[in-house]
Amino acid sequence: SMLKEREIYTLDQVNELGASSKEGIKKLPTYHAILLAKNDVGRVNLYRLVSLSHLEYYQGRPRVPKSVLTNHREGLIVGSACEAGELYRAVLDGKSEKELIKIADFYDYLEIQPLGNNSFLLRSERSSIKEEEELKEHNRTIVRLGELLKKPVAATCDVHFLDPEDEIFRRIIMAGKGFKDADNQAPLYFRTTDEMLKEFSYLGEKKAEEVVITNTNLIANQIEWISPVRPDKCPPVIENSDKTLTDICYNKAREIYGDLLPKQVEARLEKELHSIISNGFAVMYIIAQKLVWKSLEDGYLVGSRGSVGSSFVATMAGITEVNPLPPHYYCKHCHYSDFESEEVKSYSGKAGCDMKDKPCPLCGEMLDKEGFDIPFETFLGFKGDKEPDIDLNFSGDYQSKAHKYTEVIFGTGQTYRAGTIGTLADKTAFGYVKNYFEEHGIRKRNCEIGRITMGCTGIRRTTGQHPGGIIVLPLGEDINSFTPVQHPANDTTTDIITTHFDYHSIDHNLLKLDILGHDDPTMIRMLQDLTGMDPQKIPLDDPKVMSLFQNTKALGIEPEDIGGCPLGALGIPEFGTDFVIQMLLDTKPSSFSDLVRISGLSHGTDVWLGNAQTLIEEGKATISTAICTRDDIMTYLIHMGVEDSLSFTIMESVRKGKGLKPEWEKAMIEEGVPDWYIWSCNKIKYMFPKAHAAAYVMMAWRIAYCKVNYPLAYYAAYFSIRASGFSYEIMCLGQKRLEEHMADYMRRKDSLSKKEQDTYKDMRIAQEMYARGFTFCKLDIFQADARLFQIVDGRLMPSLSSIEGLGDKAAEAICEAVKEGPFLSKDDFRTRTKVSKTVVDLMGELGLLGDIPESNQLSLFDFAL
DNA sequence: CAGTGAGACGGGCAACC
DNA sequence: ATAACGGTTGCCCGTCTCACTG
Repeated sequence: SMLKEREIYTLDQVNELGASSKEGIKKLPTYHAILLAKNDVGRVNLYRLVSLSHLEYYQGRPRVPKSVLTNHREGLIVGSACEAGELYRAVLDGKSEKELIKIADFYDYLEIQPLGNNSFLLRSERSSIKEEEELKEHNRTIVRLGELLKKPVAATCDVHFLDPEDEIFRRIIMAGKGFKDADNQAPLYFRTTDEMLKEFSYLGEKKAEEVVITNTNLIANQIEWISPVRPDKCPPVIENSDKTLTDICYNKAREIYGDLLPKQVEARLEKELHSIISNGFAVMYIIAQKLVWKSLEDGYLVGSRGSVGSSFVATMAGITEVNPLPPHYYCKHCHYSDFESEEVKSYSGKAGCDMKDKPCPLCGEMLDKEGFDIPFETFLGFKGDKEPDIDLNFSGDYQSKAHKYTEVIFGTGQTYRAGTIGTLADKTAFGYVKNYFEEHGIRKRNCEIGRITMGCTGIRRTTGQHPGGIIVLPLGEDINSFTPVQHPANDTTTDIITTHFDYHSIDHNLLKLDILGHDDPTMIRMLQDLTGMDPQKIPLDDPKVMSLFQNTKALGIEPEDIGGCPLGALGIPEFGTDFVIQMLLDTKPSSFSDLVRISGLSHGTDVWLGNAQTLIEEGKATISTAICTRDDIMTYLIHMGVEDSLSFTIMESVRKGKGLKPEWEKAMIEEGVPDWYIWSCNKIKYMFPKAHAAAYVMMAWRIAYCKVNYPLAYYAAYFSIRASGFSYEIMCLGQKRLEEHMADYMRRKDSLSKKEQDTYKDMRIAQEMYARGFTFCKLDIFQADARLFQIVDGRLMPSLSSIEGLGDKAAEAICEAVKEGPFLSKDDFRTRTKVSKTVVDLMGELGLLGDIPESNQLSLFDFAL
């Protein structure tokens, strides 16, 4: 009879259905159903069904065949849902009693809903219903079926919003998305018990009470108290991680510091390894180590981010370039080291690279200078119980390879991209609301617009991919016991699978690796290719590089040459914005260590303005005593006598912007912590760890070094990789043209679009390049690269994609077409490269196509003449 | 020859570190 | 000039072009 229902009468038809079953299934009619998980088995089955509905049977909406639902039905309660449910549809269609019974029999309980929910049927042309009485009759039919089959009938609301008047939010959002019938909103609000009793009074008082109160409770009482997520922590396992990590660290440490390790090195390693291993974090280190080593092997530096650079074990394992030991000298030839001299100690809390150059007193070779003096506890806490993060910055060009490599480490199918849920934020919501009322010719007061905007914000719009988060599923576990999975934005053409829940909901269960993309490693890779320099050998105490943060002299230009900008920091990552440049002017840094402090100060709200800056102005603090990184807080409090773990707790609270509890303030005051310090802690909204600041300044410094020493390579890399609003037409046709455009932008300063602001940023870099005496050469389509700028005879050859409207695809098509020989005409160019007519015309106007004729025919004609 | 649908492109927006 | 955290990935949507259709 199941086959009959699908109008299948012959074996051939059965086989046909079997052969293309998934496609066949997708063509079957679909109905709504309600699934309730009554226990943990049901919860996991529900997640399985959600996963299957998104990955296997998605068709406009997530769906599952009834047979699949049946296979995973254990622990679930299945309700017959609304008018879009199978049962109500069958009632509407006037199916026979026998058929209705068969359909209803599938469900665990039957649902009836308020008349208002279905009153659209009275207006619908496709429905034969004309009287409200008919709607009542349908509900009575369902009630009767329930009695007949002894299945509970429950009155439900199909709730889409809380209160009747909230209907406006749904109306506006649907209108904003282009639904024509947005103005016909059913009253899908949450009714009170009294409202429901009244609504269903036509069933009789007793029956109304049964469907509204008795049966709903009956169903609710079948459901155990369960959590939507698992409570347990499930870290992945890698055999022998503890020993591998220990060996890697000691081998590396002995290679650097000699077989007889300095006592500071040995003590730090021991302390950290004990904490890491006993808390089960060695696996995390090994994972990170494998990822970083792989990237390095493939030629891309990896930037460490977050607090991982607070760990010397991480340094020794190659996970971070930051060495968190106190400043020290060491000799890589004879393994002399100095951790304790007065001179070295005077750099305590600062940076080893700022110490003066010195030859080894034993062998005469130049000593290496290391150490940023960062406490390990920032990473793992005093008891090793802080849940640490692995954050790594890979080149954007390499990120996807790093993601794939996690499958090599953990096995195919054991890793998932963390999913995100994209919602309607206030900006777009405001647009929807304003638009809606304008289109309807309704005038509303601003406060009412604001109220409705607030009601529309936070609504789910789409799903997406986390910028770099990979979730690791330990072998032997089922992902559906943690979260369903899906494709991002339900894109059935991608093979990327994301978690259905956002990472935050399951971060206590599964390990997430943050394998992020970052431009610094890409910049460094390109600079390395162009110059042949070794980025890891760049000295961190070069005075010329330092001077970029003090004046413009190292660039050989004056501030007037670059629109009055008094420093050489434009285009240096995280140091090139007006805000940070102003901070550099205020703080006058003179060392690498100062830059690390400024890096801390220049991130986060209420860290500098209205906080450290004010304190420095008032003479209460200096750049060295103000709070610049989160580590400063813990180190200072411990120094003042506040107990270790309390100092840690306070640091964590402050850096997250949660401020101080009264009892903490009391403890701080008791130890003599000044008022201004407490005030400052209470203002901070977010704060870098010192390790992050140190790692970022190292990368910035390397790029700055190239800006001074390899200018063309620097500008080539900047324009290729970091420029987001570059325009050949605006920037490459000479300094004068550029500055005319800049003047025009300045006149419109307050009304620049986001895109124009980006372009202006790039214009300033180009202006600086011109001022330093460098120029662009004319773009030669036979020589230019699709996306990279090149150095050609001491000038910069722009990339093809620097032409506006000429995107990646077209640029690559040109590069391919060029290999096939010269172009006979503009038409020939257009057909061979698939560049659009508009862009070809623009290229013609810019003189980039030479003097080839419009079309081949013309050229033959010319030739014949 | 208007209509349509697919693809490229860029801009805006949201999530997140 | 103001006040200012900086920088990354990814999704949606409007616009434009172009090949194809009826």
